[in-house]
Amino acid sequence: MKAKITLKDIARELEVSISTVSKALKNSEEISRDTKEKVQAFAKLYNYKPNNIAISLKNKRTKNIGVVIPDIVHHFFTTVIRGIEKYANAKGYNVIVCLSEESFDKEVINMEMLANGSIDGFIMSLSSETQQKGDYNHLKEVTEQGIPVVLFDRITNEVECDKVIIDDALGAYMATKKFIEQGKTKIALITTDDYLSVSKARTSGYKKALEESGLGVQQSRILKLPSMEMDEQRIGTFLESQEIDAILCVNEIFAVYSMRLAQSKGLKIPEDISFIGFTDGLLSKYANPSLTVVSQHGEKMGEVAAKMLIDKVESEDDEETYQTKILEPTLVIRDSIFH
Amino acid sequence: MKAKITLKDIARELEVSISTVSKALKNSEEISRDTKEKVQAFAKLYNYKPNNIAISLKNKRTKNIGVVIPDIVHHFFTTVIRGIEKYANAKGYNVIVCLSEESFDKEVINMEMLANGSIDGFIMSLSSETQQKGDYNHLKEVTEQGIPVVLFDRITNEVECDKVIIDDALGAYMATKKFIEQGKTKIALITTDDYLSVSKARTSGYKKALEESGLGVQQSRILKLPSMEMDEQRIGTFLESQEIDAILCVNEIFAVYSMRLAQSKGLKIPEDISFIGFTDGLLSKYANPSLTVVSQHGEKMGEVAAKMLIDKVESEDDEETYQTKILEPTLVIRDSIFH
DNA sequence: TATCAACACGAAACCGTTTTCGCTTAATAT
DNA sequence: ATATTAAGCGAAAACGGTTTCGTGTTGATA
Repeated sequence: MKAKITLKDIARELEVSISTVSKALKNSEEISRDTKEKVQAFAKLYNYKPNNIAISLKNKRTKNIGVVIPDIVHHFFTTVIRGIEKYANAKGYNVIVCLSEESFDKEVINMEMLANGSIDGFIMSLSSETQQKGDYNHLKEVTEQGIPVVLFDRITNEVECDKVIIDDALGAYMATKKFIEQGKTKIALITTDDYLSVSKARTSGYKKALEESGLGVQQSRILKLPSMEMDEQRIGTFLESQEIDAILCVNEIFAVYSMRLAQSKGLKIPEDISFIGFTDGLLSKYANPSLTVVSQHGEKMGEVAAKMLIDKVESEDDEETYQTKILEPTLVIRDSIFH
Repeated sequence: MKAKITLKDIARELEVSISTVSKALKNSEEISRDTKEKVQAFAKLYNYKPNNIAISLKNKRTKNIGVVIPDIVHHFFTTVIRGIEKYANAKGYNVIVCLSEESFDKEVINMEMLANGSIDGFIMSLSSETQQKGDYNHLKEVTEQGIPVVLFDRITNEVECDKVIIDDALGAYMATKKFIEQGKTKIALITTDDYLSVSKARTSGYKKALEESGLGVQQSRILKLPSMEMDEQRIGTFLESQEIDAILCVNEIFAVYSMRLAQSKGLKIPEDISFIGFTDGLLSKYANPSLTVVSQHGEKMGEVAAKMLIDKVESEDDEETYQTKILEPTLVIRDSIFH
């Protein structure tokens, strides 16, 4: 086992000072050609690499960014991470991933762990518990310490920081309009409880499209499901009790699950009933029929978030100006609607 | 913006030495009750938290573990990460995730970045390019430096380190046996190219089951697909050219995609043709019919890998004994076969 | 021959901790 | 009264780098 070599080792071996070695490796003008060559050759031979920790301590910069998300077994978050990784890596940053598992406490603990020097900034999406509680003190503390934060997707207005979202309302609006264009009039919405910022936005876009088209909103056509667990009973009765010819779902799973239920009741898709979901994941692509979705461009979102964060981290002046980038969603047309 | 407070700040303010503050905060016997109380009160008031980087430098321990995987937009890897995160977090470790994107070079670069002090050990699954090349020098260098490595799922025998895999051969064997039990005799396999260690193992399990049952292996019933991209043409002709009554697929996507193709050709599942895939992801659960799969227990695998790594990191003696843990796969029975 | 740059390098401070060791001071034992 | 001990604290080294500021040597110039 050959341990890592340090500047001190090189200095001792070559009988020069540590400072000389450090400068020689940086190709400083101060050091003679001779010495530089000797040092560099030696360093290369023994595969010297500076210790990241020591440099971090000196520079007060870790080149790590902390990503805190509610769940990783989730296509959207996973694509966002990929986008972040891609941009961050290109800029020489590493990504520390922490999972809040939708828990407020875990979110707080994770942030505290990372905020003590481990990272240069945060990219995060709020846990549902946090959004429900409306307690953002952990975020405020971090920003007050001068640690930049970029919030994405599940955000809040109560924290002053950069933000990236897609226009969820627009996405739902586009989808609903699409149904209407295709002659659907009894359009339902399957969503989650309102405390999730995205669900709220999507519901509003859905309503706006209906009202604009003179169809009007019927509360009975809006089904709120508590969690990610499917409730065959409730969806089943929902499908039967209402005369519905199209359903917008706030996620893939709701959509695919409802499609199967509809099919099992003898309904044909998209003739009898059309479906559009959110999140362009594997499920939509390989569903039968394949599912039309509002794509959230997770990877793009990740890249944008990473860029915003790194720009802030690397900017000299700490002007306190924050921006919110709103990405446009796209409709990915597949077989669950006419085309 | 209130910056983080340091030991030095506390020492200056309280007119004691840095050492005294440090000891007082650790409740050292050396320090008087009085001083300890004063220091601790002050520290709490100003929310003092030790700087992780400084501690890392001192202890030569970062409490970070590096996870290098080929892809994150992939259910299996994602569950493994969750398992790692869970265990690591409970032990006070953070997880740095790096994506090789199936590229050898990226894998190397990522490891080099992290190996210079950023992490205490690696958990990784090899990129396909690495397995194809058979070049494991980057792994060997890291282990020679005394950095512990745990390989999972996509492993190699050429590196001496801890490993965790599921018994892929057994999984395929169990699945194939299941087909046979149910009276299927013309059992096909859809797999990827052989260089992936897991594909090889699965193929061997499939063959073993056939031979054991006296059915014999027919090469024409083994379809090798190059990448993750579906090839409708090839799968289509494969389905038609062979008389097949069951297909084992080495992943979910192959299985779900083939099921749809089979259905579109008028075949009924599972009566005419049965399917079993690998990976118990969303796709299998929500497919129509739902897909029977060999579950790889990704989360468990992650936990086991994290435990192995952290045990090694924290063990005093560096005995060079390595173990390979083999997890048992489980058949998750769903509607794509009889039951 | 005295002066002065330029050159090449080293000493030391610093980043924020931990930890060993030594120094005072006062209390106890002899 | 003197020696011994313990309590309470501080100085300093160490982790591995970077960087500022000297400093000694050299050769050229006045």
